[in-house]
Amino acid sequence: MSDLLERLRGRGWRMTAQRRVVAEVLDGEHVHLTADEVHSRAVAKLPEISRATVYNTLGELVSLGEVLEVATDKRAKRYDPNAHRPHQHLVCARCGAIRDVHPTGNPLADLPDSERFGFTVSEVEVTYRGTCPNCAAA
Amino acid sequence: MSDLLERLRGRGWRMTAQRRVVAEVLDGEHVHLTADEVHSRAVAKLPEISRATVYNTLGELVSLGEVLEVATDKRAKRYDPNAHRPHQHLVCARCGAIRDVHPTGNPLADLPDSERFGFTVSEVEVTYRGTCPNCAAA
DNA sequence: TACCTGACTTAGACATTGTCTATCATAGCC
DNA sequence: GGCTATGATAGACAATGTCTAAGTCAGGTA
Ligand SMILES: [Mn+2]
Ligand SMILES: [Mn+2]
Ligand SMILES: [Zn+2]
Ligand SMILES: [Zn+2]
Repeated sequence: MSDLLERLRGRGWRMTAQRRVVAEVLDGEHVHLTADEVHSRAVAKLPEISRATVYNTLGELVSLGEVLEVATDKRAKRYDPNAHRPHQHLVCARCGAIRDVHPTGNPLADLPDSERFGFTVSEVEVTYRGTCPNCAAA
Repeated sequence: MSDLLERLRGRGWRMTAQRRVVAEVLDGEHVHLTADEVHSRAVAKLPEISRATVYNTLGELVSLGEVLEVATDKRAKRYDPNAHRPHQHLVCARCGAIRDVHPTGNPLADLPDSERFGFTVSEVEVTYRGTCPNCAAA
């Protein structure tokens, strides 16, 4: 994620303690936090960071294509730092755990012309739902 | 949708003017309204119906499996009366128009075991995004 | 038909998530 | 070190959703 900060600095981003902290919080694999979760974790590292700044920073990262918004649950948006490798999501219906997954095949090919209603289709999002090993054991 | 009301009466549902109106509003194909949209249209038919009742009724219909919740946009949930024929959604990124679509093949088969992380996967949601003919023309 | 009762509806308070504005602080340039 | 535009902040506001206490009525009963 430090390369992210470099890229952004190259694009004229001012480097602030707040932005660094948000980037740190988003670092890792299978990370899909809500804005409030990002804020809580950011506060642990930089107590005075405000909600507005977290929202602003997340919005900028999304605009810049460095973070994805995903809507796997039907409540808050989640923010996904894995923006450079296309992937889909596998969600535990019980506990909400989310994993990045890479299905084979091209789901676009599964939508015949007769089902396109004249749309130009450019993108597909797939969400797999099920039960994670932890929840299955309990 | 009148068969719906019959089914529900059979399950012990009390038939009220409010529930009838919500069911009427949800009647049709490619219907994917937000709770507020359902409320507005319901008010046109029954001015005194409350927001709480619309939310309650939609929630009950979802619990009973008669209506689906879909999260095609990242804001309000949408309510889909097409609960008995499995289908996916095609969304116009510009105007938000939503069509029911029926892809060929089984998307579950595209998720290899190595990408399942020990989950028991039971369900797949697919959202196709693109531009509708109207928006493409404009 | 008239009544009774528990299920239903209502208004509005409250909660959660997200946006906006006015003001204050500071990163990065000179 | 000082300037200035960009960024951060608190808190008001907006949109969506949940809950509660009180009143209403659908449908069974006599
Ligand atoms: Mn992801
Ligand atoms: Mn649908
Ligand atoms: Zn789980
Ligand atoms: Zn359109």
